[in-house]
Amino acid sequence: MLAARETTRRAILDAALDLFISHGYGQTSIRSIAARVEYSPGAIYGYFVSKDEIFYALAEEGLRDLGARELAEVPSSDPIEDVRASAWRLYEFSKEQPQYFALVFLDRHVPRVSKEYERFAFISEMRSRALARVERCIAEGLFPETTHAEVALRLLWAPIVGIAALRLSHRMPEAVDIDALVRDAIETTIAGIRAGAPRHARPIDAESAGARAARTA
Amino acid sequence: MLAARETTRRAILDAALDLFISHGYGQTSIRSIAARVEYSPGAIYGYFVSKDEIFYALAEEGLRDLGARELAEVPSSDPIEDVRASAWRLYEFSKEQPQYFALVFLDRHVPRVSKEYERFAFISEMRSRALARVERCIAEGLFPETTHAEVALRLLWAPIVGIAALRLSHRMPEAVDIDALVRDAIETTIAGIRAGAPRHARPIDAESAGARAARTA
DNA sequence: TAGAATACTGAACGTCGTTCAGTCATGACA
DNA sequence: TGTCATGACTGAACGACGTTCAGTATTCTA
Repeated sequence: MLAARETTRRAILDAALDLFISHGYGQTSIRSIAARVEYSPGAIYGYFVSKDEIFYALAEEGLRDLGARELAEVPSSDPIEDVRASAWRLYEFSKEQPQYFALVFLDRHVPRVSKEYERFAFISEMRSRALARVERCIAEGLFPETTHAEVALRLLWAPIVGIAALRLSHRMPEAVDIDALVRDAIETTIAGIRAGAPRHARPIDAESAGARAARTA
Repeated sequence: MLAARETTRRAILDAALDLFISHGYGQTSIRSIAARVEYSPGAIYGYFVSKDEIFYALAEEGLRDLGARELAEVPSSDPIEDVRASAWRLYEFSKEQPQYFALVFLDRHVPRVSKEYERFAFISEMRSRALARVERCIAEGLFPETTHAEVALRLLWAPIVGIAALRLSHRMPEAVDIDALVRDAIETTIAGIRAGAPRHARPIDAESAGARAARTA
């Protein structure tokens, strides 16, 4: 019975998510997940090839959810607000899918990233959408016309990645209101861009074809 | 013989750092450290009470270097320039000591530093030194008087940590001029602060006793 | 109703951090 | 020189981990 199999799989995922959230990924064992669904540890491996795979399955669900939200977002009359919301979604992603965020943006090891590459397709989709929002701000004169969209996007994402990194590595004191801090980071960066602060960096597109050829060679 | 003990301790730390850097904290076992210094696993516990303790000892050394630089700097006639230089030092540290930076600020599998906070008392001194530079900008009217120094400092550090994280995890395309990007990040954040953008976050000290009580309840 | 397919158990493997009884070298004191 | 305490180190063991697998139920198919 296919439906029964799906039900069991669902129960394992629900138990795992619950435990990951309450105890953290590292502190959650296959044995504890199995106990939650009243199976033996080995039974789990009939549904998922590894503990990592359980995580990936959960993260993928989260990504699909985030993707749906991104697609649901239509350009508003206020391009700045769109940029703000776009940046905030990146932060929400770091909160709701911390392990996946870390995997995508932080992990130095890159163990199985290439193996899971098709799951990252959404990220570049998200990036070009965000880039378009920044470009619209420039086109409508809300950002200085000297602004490089690529650079501005990196400047917007940098503090979010930084704050998320500190939070994920438990380097942020518990008393800090991280949501508020991220809001401030976004506002401050937008204000800085509007003030025309970025002056040094150049977008990648400006690099010569020769340099690009040399790199791929 | 005290010196011999210190030599062995040093050898353990060197081996551990080497392995932490090349394989990461989580993938480095006490057994592998012991093998590197040609001891049995148990021998390590004659020098360090736990694997965590080895990390703390290394983190302390790495941060002491950063702290020394910050403390060595004398205030100039331009408070903004001091803030800029202070932020830049954090970035330089991430470039020159990437292993420590990653180990201390980014590695998710590393034990919580905040629990051992009293050990790193000199860090808070370094931090308050950086904080003083921001406060001077406020006092001299270069930053809006509504600016929270604590928040402003976090906003300055966030993009640097973010960019460093992306660079260390090889998520930054080679064509990007990272030095220039960091300069832009610092300038943009300073400009944003001067524009009075941060409005949400509150410094930890400013939270009411009531809010604290409600949260712990 | 026989046989195949599936679902699950439970013991085991090799890893981990950590502990500890025991061995061995050293050096002080008689 | 002989005795003995001290400290360093070994190596086996403990309980946890992720994972595997032979075996046993249970369910479906013909």
